[in-house]
Amino acid sequence: MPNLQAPRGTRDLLPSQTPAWTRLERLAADLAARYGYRRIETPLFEQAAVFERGVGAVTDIVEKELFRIAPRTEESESWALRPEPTAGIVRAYIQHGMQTLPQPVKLAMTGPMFRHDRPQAGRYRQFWQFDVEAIGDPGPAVDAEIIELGHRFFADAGLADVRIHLNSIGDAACRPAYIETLAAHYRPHAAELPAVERERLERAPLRLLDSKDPSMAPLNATAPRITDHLCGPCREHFDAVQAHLAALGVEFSLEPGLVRGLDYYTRTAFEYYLEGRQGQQQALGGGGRYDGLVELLGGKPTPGIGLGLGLDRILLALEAQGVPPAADPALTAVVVGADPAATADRLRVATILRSAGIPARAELGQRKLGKQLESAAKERAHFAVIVGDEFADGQVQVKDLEAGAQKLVAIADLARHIERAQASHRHGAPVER
RNA sequence: GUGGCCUUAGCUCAAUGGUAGAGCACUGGAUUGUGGCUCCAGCGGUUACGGGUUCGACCCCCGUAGGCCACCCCA
Repeated sequence: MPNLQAPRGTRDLLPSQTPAWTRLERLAADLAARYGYRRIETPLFEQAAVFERGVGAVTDIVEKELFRIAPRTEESESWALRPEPTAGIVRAYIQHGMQTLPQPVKLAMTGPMFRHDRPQAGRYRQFWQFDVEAIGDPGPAVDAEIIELGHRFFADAGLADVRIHLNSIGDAACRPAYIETLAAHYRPHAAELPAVERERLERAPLRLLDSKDPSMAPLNATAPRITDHLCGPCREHFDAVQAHLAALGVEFSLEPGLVRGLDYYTRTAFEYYLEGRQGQQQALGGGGRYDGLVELLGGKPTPGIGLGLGLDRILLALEAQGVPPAADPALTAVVVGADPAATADRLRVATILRSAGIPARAELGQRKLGKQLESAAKERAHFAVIVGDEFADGQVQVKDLEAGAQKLVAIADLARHIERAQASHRHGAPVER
């Protein structure tokens, strides 16, 4: 183990892995564009207050997992690395007066997030998220549309066994009363509860519902359900979201235990859950409505809903399901030479190819021709351009490394020749994807 | 943050407490103008790091770091 290594919970994405990432990022960008979400980028760090107020000061994310940046001077602001995208995007919405744009404002972003969690497979301290936000539309239809967008992403990526969990967690009008009802259900049994659960009863009663402790099952089974305690408007909204999803043909299951960890969520909460796999994190993404967040961060009361998908976990799931990764794009041409010393000639030929838009590498070393061709073949390059004696007459040998055929070509025709040969290749055998 | 399992070459793995090895990969040669195969050779290790026990430690003990599993939480 070297002395210097990537920080705990972070990792390098190596060239052998990046094609799969590029594929997912393109999928995300295409999808966002197709649904009318426009790209936004916000800083990787913000004033800590953005997250303390936006995510919630008493959430695990802020209390335990926030990467704080030590101030350099006494008058410095307190900064923190973003643990999630929504708070920063909403801050940008307010800062740039986006309420004067036609509503809703639909924004999309893909990038790294940071949480000081204990690492595990699929759980990293720096992880990537694809995120979309629709700010300024209170209606249930946009909820359904965004849930369907996430669903579509998994379909496009080729991932199977993803289920949608859906719930409503009410709003300021009905949730406080429900939480009190819920707490009252558990409180008589507080003494017998495991320590962890007793703690939850005090701090976050909603969390009791999704306890994994088997001893909690009987109490949980009889616990009041939030969906039976929604106020009229929330009930109506929730029913409409379900009706819209059904109309879109998107299947989902109602999960009364689904509560999102962030304070700002209201009403619709949803999650994409990987069925039937163990040994990695199964929540691939989720989101929900945050009708109070804009106001909380200093804007006018404005509704909003968002979705975040965890690209790291999705990639792990794709690998586990044996979905073939995107092919590493092969180099088109390698310029080799019979005279190991004639580096300048090889460079010139490579430059001609690159000017014509053909990806090319020149052999810059002094190895003999056989070794040069060997490494070109191992790279799976399509063509070898051999610079030899004919170069003096303005000609080179072009060797098709797949077919083995070789042809003398005038340098003036070189790019055209390779383009034509490659086009006929693509007709013959479809490129793997 | 709590508990458990793990860590030997770039990768996958060997090695009774007694001289650290193989396969793959990489580099060169067989082949001075023709490739992926084959054969040969080379490169590559403070056995994660730091202590301890022992005549002697990859092996036993302690600590640290990192990975993984469960919890917690969540993407």
